[in-house]
Amino acid sequence: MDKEALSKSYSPHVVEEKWYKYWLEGGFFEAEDKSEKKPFSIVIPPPNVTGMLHMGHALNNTLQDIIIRYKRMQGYNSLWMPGTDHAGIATQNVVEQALAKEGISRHDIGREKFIEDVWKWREKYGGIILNQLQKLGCSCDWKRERFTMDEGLSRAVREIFVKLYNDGLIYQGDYIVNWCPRCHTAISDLEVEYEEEKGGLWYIQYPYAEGEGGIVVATTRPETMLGDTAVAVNPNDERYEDVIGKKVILPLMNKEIEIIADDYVSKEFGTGAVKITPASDPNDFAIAERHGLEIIVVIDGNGVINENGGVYRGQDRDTCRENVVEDLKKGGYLIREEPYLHNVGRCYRCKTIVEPAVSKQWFVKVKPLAKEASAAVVKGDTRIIPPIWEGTYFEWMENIRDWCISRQIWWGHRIPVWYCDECGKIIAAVEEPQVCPDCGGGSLKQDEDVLDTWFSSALWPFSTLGWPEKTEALETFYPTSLLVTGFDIIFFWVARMMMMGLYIMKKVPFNDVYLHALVRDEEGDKMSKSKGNSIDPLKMIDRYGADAFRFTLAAFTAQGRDVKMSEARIEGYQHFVNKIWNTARFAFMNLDDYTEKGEKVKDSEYSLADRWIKDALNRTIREVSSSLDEYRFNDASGVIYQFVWHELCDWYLEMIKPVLYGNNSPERRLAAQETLYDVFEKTIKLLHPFIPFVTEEIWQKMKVAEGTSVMVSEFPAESETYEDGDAFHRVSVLKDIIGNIRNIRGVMNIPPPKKLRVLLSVPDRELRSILDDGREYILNLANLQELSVEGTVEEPRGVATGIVGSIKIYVFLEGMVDIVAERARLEKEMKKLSKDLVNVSKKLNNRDFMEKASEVVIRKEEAKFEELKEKNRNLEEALKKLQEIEE
RNA sequence: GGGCGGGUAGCUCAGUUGGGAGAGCGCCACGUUUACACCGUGGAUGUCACAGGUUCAAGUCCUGUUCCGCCUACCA
Repeated sequence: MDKEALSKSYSPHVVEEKWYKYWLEGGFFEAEDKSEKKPFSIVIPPPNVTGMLHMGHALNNTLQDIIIRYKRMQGYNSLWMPGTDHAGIATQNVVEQALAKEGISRHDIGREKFIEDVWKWREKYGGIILNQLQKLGCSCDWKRERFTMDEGLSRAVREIFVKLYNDGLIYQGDYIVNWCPRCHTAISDLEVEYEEEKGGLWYIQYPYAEGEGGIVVATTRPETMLGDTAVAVNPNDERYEDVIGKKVILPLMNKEIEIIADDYVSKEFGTGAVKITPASDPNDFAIAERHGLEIIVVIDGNGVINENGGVYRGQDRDTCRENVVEDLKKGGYLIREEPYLHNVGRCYRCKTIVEPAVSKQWFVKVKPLAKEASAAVVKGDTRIIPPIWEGTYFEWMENIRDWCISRQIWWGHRIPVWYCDECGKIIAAVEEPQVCPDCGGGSLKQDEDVLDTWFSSALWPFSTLGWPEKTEALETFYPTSLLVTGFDIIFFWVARMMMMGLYIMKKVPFNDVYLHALVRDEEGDKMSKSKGNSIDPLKMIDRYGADAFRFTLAAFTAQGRDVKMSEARIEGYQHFVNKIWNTARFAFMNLDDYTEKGEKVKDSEYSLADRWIKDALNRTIREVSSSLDEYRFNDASGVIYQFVWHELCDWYLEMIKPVLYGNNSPERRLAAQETLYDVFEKTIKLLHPFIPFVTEEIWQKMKVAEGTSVMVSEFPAESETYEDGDAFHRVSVLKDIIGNIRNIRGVMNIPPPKKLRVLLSVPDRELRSILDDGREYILNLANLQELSVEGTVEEPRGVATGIVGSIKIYVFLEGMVDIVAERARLEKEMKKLSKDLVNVSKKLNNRDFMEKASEVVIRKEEAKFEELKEKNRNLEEALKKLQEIEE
């Protein structure tokens, strides 16, 4: 035991840094590629290299760390694989912005130089978030850190692209995709966020080419009419029966387009006639394909009208809309304009309105992959926890659409496809080909596009372990045991890892997926920079310590519910950490002269308190373990909080103080010391996964072993030798009695320092012996000067009465009886009791209940009834006595 | 439009197979007793959203209503 005195309160700063360094240097985070021990592995959801630690990361990584520390202590060969994601668009944006400050655009310096700059940027700032994870205490195996753009992982990307291509699961083509005019790239369907926004609905008349009148269409995007190539109506719409096949004049453009019929058009909406702009709307594009319509692109990659837009050329889409509306008005084509609420899709990264646009892109045919991924969850190869998310997963897998994987940016994995200048051959290859395999031509150009970042993330569980090499790590740790991530990336990431894992490895990427909720502010709003309601985890760690912060996150992580975070809650758990610290102080002060290797304590020397706390600890161990096994983080933290504060501190320490302080029984003192040491050390171990720093600090001071760490010590296992139902029963009786006396003291306003005299009337022999044996505890914890335990006795005069079952407690008040207060107290208790009594007797008098309820329940009710009746009798008696005094 | 989750103490939330409504924080009173005032002891607090139903028994199961949140969807 360390003799140096501990300060009165725990200060995290020095401690955290010290132990993290110790763990790193000691190699305690490192897993073994090959081991006798059973493997357990988690791959980190790789944060963006541009990322800064936010609450979502904090929650996600705290949960992973809790599990990995728990498993490591349980003796698993535990790997937590760390790394980062190259985050194509986001990272490119950041570096472009930095260049912009110097007035340079990426086009000024060219692709090669630009990518060089990104790598330099990454060298400089890319590690920030990983350092921040270390502040949180994350026990990742840092020596294995991976980056999605590493050579090995890039190789994996190319291999898989080529395999998919050769298997016919990747194709290229001109299709309408979501285009972000600001990021200047295509994005996948998932990367578009739809939000209802106020807009307008414009009714425009397209005059018939021949004859009078025209057809009126309704649109939310009048500017796209420049690219209209048809007007569509429903084939069953009588209103338009006659006009199908007729030509109309496209206003402003003065060209003829045809009225066609298609089932897609709804008769009910608007006028029942739709303008068709194949290049700017996915539905229109589909119609165009069905009807062989011309596709005219009028909006370019920057969201600006191109040469096909006539006089509107060069105007951005918003300006163009204003002008088009104005001109339609002038020309008498605009029939009506009304405000309209509709869904607007925005780029999830930059919030720019997405422009559906036709362009040549690469796609993955995901249907066959999705089928396998779905089946694996049905079979139970992968468990989704909580299971509520299974439905979401299945539904998406069933309705999945092809995945657009090409991006028109520079930062990322360049698509491993080359085009032969001479014969036009398309070559997909892992390594750059020198000559065209068809014509032998040497002039090959690589595709300019890069892959969606999620393409490489989808490979993460095996690419980080060395695939395509057959590494030992891959052999040992794949499939990984657990994935912990937010439900918001089920589709982006979880689903795609499932598909790729099964496709490449023929095995699921992880056995369990634990999906946690989002961290919100105390109002329940999503935290965001723009709202300014985000809490900075690093500030919280700085203010309250990483441990308090982590414990708070764990305590609020109930399955399937969002975590509402507020600083006050973290502060609350800081108190808990401090409580543990002070428990340690207490222990150290009283274990000065104790060494674990001292003489063996005889079983008979263990006090009731010793036996009881071991039983309580045993229950706690069981519950913490089973909760963690089921990822019930709030239950696990709640159970342990309850144990530390309300069993260990409130009761056990108080019970053993007289033994520790007094000198009259060295044997019992030693027994208490041994128990305290043992129980406290196990408690520290139980707590370690949640609050690693303070537990290490304390554990090291306990000098359990040199040169090692609590993080690789053995996690406590429940043990039959600690089970003690008798001690549990005895202490609950004592607690009831002590609680009742304290209640009398409190309610009757007796000053705490005043020592009381108490007489217990205990008709039951067994209880009498329990109370007799436990008299020292009652004397100390209820602060009594005298305690008599008798059989049935007559109620003395001048007492306050407490009833616990059949036991009557008489507290001598020696003339201080406040009759009014005592009567009020007793009557209140009567009232509460009679309510219960009525309920129970109702049940027992109900024939149906007696016939239909289970035996156990009936017996329980009967016992309850007896107990209540007795208590009621006793209360009545006490009230009668009070009456006598009054008279 | 479809789907999912939620409504329990002042606040944040637990409540696993139906069988005596809970915790933390906050609040009130008393108290510095040699680990801790980041503490101790005691106390107060509920139409378990609403309406039906099943059942001997419903916070828990079923139906409907309502409010909030989220996901998803090609109706211009």
